[in-house]
Amino acid sequence: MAIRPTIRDVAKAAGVSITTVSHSLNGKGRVDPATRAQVMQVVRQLGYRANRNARGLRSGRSDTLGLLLPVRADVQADEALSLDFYMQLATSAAAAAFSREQALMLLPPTIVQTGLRGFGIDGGIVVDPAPRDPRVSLLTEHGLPVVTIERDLGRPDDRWYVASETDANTRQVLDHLTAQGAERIALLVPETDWGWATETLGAVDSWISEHSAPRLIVPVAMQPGEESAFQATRRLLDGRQPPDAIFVVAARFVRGALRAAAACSRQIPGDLLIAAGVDCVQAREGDPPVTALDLHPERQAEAAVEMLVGRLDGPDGGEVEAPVYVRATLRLRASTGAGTPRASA
Amino acid sequence: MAIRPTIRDVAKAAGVSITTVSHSLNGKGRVDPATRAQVMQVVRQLGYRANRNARGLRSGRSDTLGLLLPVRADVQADEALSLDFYMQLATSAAAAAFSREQALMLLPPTIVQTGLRGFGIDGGIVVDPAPRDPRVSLLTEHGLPVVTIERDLGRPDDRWYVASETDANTRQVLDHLTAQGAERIALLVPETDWGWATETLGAVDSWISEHSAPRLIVPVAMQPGEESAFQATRRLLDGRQPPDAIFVVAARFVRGALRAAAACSRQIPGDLLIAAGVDCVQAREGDPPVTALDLHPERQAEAAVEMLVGRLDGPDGGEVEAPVYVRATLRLRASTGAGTPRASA
DNA sequence: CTGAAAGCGCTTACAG
DNA sequence: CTGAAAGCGCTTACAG
Repeated sequence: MAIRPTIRDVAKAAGVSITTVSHSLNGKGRVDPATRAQVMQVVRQLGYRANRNARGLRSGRSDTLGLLLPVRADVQADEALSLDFYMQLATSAAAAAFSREQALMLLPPTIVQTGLRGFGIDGGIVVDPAPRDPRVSLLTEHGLPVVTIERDLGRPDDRWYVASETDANTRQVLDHLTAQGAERIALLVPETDWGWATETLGAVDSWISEHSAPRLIVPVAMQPGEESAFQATRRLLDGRQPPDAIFVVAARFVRGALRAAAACSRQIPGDLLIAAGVDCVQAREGDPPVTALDLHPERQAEAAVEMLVGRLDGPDGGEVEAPVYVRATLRLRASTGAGTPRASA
Repeated sequence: MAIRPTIRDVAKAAGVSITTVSHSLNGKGRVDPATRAQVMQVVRQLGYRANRNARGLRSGRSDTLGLLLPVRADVQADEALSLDFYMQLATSAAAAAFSREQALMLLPPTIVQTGLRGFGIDGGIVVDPAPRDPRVSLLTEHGLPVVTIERDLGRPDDRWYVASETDANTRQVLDHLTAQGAERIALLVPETDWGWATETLGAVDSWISEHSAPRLIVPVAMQPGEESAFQATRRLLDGRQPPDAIFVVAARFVRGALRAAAACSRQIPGDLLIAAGVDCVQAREGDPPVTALDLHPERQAEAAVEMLVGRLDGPDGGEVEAPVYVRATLRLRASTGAGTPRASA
């Protein structure tokens, strides 16, 4: 492990001043193209990388982005969406950031209490905000730009977000269920105020009135475990006019719904169709596998990083596209009679 | 958002030099306790936090830890362990780091190709290393200390790791299955060279010879999906002397094993017991829920952060305990006839 | 087009 | 016990 070359080493080797090296590297000022080429050659040769601390100290930028997931320290109690969804989001965000020479810092949820401390980040990505999410406030109060993944409905004027096309996505699910023969679709929606859940509810309501369909909407507590969804589904199926399809919005409702269907002797998809609002382990590996919306966390992460970096670079983010909507893909599976044939079937 | 106070502001307000402020803050040099108290008072008042870039530039430390998960960019293809396990690990690591005034940087797996660039980290945590894992090499070549979670079996002399007590954990599973009546326990082990998988295999082998038990060990390909585990289990159950219990090591084998059991008309736990080597969504929400080893990712993360920070602080980590072993907890569930009664049962 | 110099906010010998 | 000063490696006016 050789000691890392500094800008001074590059300057010396290239026979220029450190100013010229800096300018060549950053495209500031005017540099003779030939000189620049020569400098870059040396840079490559020496494997030079600017010291991030030095750069940050001088320029005030750290080239580091913060990621704030809605995952609590006590993870078990809080799997609103499935953790695998967030893991995919985080991994993709890290990759996207790195391809733009940015680092990605994972900020623990406790940061809202402890404060941002001296953590040098240039901006943050807040995932699944509640209305007027305190994580957003925290960053904003420090003058840091924020991009949210899904909207913060408490900040209706904010345009810096990446969101699912919830309306279109939801309609796609409902239309699919209808095409598969469903006439009474029930919705199991989590009792949270997250934008995404609220928007889904709104989309379902619109669809219902447009289609003069029965309104079977059941708010389900986001308790740990699957019991609440199980009970809710069971109540539906034992009711007088039971649904013939269920759209479960949260990952953790999938299993409860499947279990309740079995308990009530419903064949899936014969007697009952089931679809999920987020693709997740529970849906992919359900019994039967459950049709679900792949929200494309990898694209959401990529778009959020791009938006944030664009905002950071441009003066007030003039040319950055915002908001950005990501269309989901409906993964068709056996639970709606539309999956690929099963090897074991 | 007021402009951030600098050490100079603190010094002025406290009526001392910046040297004294720095010393008070870092416990270096000797400072009159009264002076120090006075300084700290001002620090609190002003909400002063040292600028990380400045500190890092001067001291060469960034107070930032890198986390390298074994998750590829194309996540779907690579769920060796379940992603929710890694998400929990990452979240806990972030929290543990922050409580020690460290930041946690999520390093994308591609970093092995792109190189560490100028990313200022003081050390790294590598999760589930393969023998002579290139992620470990990358960091080591840069002179950075590494702590692995689970061992790198290609570096037998390395003591800087946090590992599961795989031998004890495995025996606990096998003993439990035996206590529940199993006489022919099969092992579905992933075809990887990860230390953890290798150690599990070794533990099972020891147990088998100690108990003169039949050796039913099936290496299963780590392909995406559950098909390989399904086929392997089916072959076992259709065989001449089928097992009466199956220990599936990887999260992704859980569902395949359950499905195969159903396909072969085995009641669980009546005809067949199933236990998993890692607690995960698939086990918790299996049908029936599957007894599994909770490896305590939160403790592993905490221990790894502590070890790494200790190594960074102490001269060559003199007083840091290493290695550290984390004992798993066997979560008893219905799949081994030992779970809590099910509400739906 | 190029470079000498100031300075970002700290830490750390060093002198008192 | 305390402080003046050097300097970490950059970027950025500024002068030429």
